[in-house]
Amino acid sequence: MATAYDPGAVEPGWYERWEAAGLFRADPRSPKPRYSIALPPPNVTGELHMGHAVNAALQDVWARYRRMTGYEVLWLPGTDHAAIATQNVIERQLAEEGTTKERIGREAFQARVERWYREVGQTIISQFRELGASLDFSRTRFTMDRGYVRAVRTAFVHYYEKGWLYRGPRIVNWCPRCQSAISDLEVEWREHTDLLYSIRYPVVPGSAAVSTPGPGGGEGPWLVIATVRPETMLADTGVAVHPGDERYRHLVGGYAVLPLVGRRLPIVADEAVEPEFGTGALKVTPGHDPLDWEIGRRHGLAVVGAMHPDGRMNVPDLPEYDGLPALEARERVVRDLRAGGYLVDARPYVHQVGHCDRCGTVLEPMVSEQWWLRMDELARRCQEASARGEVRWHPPRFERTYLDWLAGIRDWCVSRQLWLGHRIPVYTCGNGHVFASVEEPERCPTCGDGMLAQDPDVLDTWFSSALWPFATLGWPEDTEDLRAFYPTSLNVTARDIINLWVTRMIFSGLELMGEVPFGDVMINATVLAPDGRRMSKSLGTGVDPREIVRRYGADALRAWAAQVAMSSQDVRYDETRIEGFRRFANKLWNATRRVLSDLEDTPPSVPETGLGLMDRWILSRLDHTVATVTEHIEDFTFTGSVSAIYDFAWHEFCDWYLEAAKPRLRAGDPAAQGVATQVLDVVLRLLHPFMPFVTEELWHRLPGERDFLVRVPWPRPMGRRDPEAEAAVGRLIALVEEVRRARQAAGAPRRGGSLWLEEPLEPELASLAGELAAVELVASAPEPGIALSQVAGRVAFPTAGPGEPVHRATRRRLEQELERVRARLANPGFLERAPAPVVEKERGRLAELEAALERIRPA
RNA sequence: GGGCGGCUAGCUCAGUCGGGAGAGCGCCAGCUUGACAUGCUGGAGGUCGUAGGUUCGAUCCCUGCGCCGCCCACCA
Repeated sequence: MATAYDPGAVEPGWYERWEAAGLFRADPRSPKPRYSIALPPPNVTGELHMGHAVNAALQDVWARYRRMTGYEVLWLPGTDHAAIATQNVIERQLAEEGTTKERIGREAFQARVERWYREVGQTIISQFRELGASLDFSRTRFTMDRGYVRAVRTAFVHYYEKGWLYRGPRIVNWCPRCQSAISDLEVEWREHTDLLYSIRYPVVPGSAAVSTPGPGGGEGPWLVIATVRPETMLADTGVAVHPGDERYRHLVGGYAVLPLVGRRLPIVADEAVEPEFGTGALKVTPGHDPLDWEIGRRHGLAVVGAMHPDGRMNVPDLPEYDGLPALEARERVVRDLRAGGYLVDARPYVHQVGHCDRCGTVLEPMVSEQWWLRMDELARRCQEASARGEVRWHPPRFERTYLDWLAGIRDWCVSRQLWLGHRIPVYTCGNGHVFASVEEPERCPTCGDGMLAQDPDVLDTWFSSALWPFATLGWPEDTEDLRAFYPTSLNVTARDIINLWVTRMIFSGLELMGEVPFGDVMINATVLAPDGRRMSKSLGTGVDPREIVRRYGADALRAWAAQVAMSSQDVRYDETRIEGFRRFANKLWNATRRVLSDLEDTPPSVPETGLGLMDRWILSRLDHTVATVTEHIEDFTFTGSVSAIYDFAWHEFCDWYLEAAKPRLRAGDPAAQGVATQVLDVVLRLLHPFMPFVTEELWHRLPGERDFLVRVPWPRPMGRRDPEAEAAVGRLIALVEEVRRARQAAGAPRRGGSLWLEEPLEPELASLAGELAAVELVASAPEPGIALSQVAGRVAFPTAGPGEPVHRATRRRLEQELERVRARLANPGFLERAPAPVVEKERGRLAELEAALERIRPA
């Protein structure tokens, strides 16, 4: 074995062997209990980033752990076509080449997309292999493959026939650049500082029941409204005030006149108006504002659309503004208002402006014909499933993210006006019959007409993603996989797509499969750049997981991910911690090397008799570690699992057991060899879900026949807990550490010196203490020597100063502690109310501290 | 505007019955120790954001406040 572990030389070979052995291929006919995970399909927009790596590492812990605990595991991979995101990527590429999708046409565009899907899809899969993800690539799915298309169409038709999918003109979030509607969840709100304009709208005299001059604080018969988007006033069809607002009550039912346009605007009263905001009067633009749309609907106001899909003004009757981009139109409107004396005020105003989360363009609320999915019943099903406890969230607080969103949910706009995606399976025949069809229809089912036109829109990507846990298993066909592996067991997701994706999978599963799609949801923390900013390619803060794998190994990356990814806060990318796990892999490598160097070919076992205290101690600690690691996996708190193995393997096994057992190992002592091998055996199994490569490598180097680790049973405690051995070795460690401390403080050389113990330790521990502390045990107190505090005894070094300076720090520490303990025991409340064991413990500490201080009391 | 999370050593983070504050990295000092210098030994370093409250006892429970971050939200 080489003296250093080289992950780059070891990892790739193992993945090939695993795949060749079919370890990750799930068998639906297996008699074992099932455990399944549908990998969140990465968007085919680029390569995997750290978020994917962390996400995959967590799933792989479960996948491997469940295999080792006797389950038939399916971890199913795939990719998502990500219609709007991918289209934007290709559009950017075309722009760099100086062309556009319109110029090259649909066919050439489609060809480019196909090529892109192939290339990126391959890269993504190879990246998962590098990470060691135990995915069943024989079942790899894509949200646009043939079977998946059928699933999407089936789901659509199902909702359509229930009457839950409807089409209609509604106000939507419109992206003028993508030229598509997007859903509420795809709106990214950003803070803007704009000007808030106050504008006079003259009131038509005598139009209201009672007319008095001067509403809005001015002297004329007018209202003053406030807006940050003056250009939209060209589409105003009303003015609204709050019904309880005394200032305006007399005007309700009357009319105002729209400046620059001249249209008569009904003045209506509506609860939605905030009387406190501005002057309390609101211009109503149902065609370009969601709130106004609602108000307009309630009062039967006209809807005027004043914008083209590309964001330019569409006001043919007002040629001075027609065709202008919105911002230019705004300037001109403001100029004209000012010139006409309508502009009262313009002041800076900070507010939230919606942007397209895919391309960043400012959204324009606009009225258009879209497909909507009714959410009331679907939301109710989710809430009921939650109430029944069918989905368990980890950490639990995220359940509220989902329930809160459902509580206020509105219908889902599922249509998009893109070139990419699943076409909506709705057709209109020459006679105007409209129908939905799972199969590509030949003719109209009503009249037999063959002139069919399919709806030009495509579906929101999330509509297809929502079917992922069952569409990937073959739904709508009744497949063996579907029966064996649905519902899946676990979904691991970053929290930013809880509602976009997780929620929608839950209601889709409930509605289409009759069961929740997974029992557990694990939300992993977001990885931030070292400076706390988001990791993103465009900011230059991204980190390529392949680079990390190259430098530290996939194991190191994964162990770090498992240790931090369930953190309650976002975690900053910290390379020093990843490097720490690379060193840990190297430590294991060398510990194994050490143990193996003295072994014969036959595997040693732990003998029934002849175990020393150190053997009993490490086996006891091992049992404890097995229990801890297992509990923390089951609790979704991987931090605890990783730390427990790390601490045990490095600090208990390597630092103390191996150091102490070296002479026995060299001498071929069967107990030491059996115990050391047994510890390695168990540690490698415990660590395998977290660090699969190095553990597999070392496992196969242990003597005896070794199957692949995922086929080896997960360790169970062996009933070796041994409080007596733990206490004895605890005393040994304290003693050795104190002698070392004294040596260093006394400025003595590294080795040599005499140790005398007044109350002897167990003989084997006493001689060990001598070896580990590099001193000779002597039968009488060395003079002058340094008194020890942990045990009654003295130590002397060949060239050492007096003991007194050595004790100063120790004494100070002990005295501080003693003072605290004394104060506590002097408190009557403590003695009366604290539980007896706690009081006893304090009394014990008092005695210990006093004894320790007495031992090092200056003469 | 509502909600959630965070504030613990120089840095990144653990700390899940309230009872002696931890790790990794960094720092200081010393080690060619028969597995490992990707190592070994020893050490320094924290009034656990802040002000109150509950309690015999609070990093932990409650309340207020201050920053930082995220999510939701139809005040134009």
